[in-house]
Amino acid sequence: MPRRAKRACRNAPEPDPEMPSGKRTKAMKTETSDKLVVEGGPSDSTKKAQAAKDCGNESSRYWLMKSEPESRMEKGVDVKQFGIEDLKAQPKQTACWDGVRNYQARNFLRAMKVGEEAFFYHSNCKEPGIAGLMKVDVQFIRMTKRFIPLAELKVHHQAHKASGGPLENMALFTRQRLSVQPLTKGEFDFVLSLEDKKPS
DNA sequence: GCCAACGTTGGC
DNA sequence: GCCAACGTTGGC
Repeated sequence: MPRRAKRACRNAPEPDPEMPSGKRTKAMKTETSDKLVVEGGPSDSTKKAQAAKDCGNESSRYWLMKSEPESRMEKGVDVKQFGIEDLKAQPKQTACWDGVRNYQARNFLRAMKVGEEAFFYHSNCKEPGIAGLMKVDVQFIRMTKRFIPLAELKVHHQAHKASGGPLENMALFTRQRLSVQPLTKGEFDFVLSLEDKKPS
């Protein structure tokens, strides 16, 4: 089974209800049309509410989205992956985010609102970590001032877990395999504050 | 490449 | 609905 989890596809959705590319890898079960494009459109409502409930708070304004920046060989096939540089290189620096199969991750995708900010996280690579910022649509905003490695985040997470702090419940560690995850403002701000600090 | 964590599937 | 087998994620 060709896996293309968590990554964006080249080519932006942008404004219009572009219907065509229903190119999901494979529908799960009997799920019919799930378009995983994160795009504008105040359309769906109930699912949004559901997803909002999932993240515990009506509006989580910040997100972390994982994608694999390095291509890999999988079963003899070169599986193209998608890193932040690829996003940056897109027309309008915008891409659609497909390949997410986990239902919870998909609910989060649906709960997103255009314009909300998300970290672009590089996973399954030499150095996993946060590489940049984007806004839901999904458009490149900027690279982080420096790459923020998973290892560094983990150190903070451990410390905060022990004695309190913004990263104590960060989903990156508590929900290990979730490829699209919400961040609280506290988490988001703390991670951003690391940009200006020396790598630890 | 290894393998732990954990999500999904399907028999019962 | 339980749970064992299986598949995937993703750090190391």
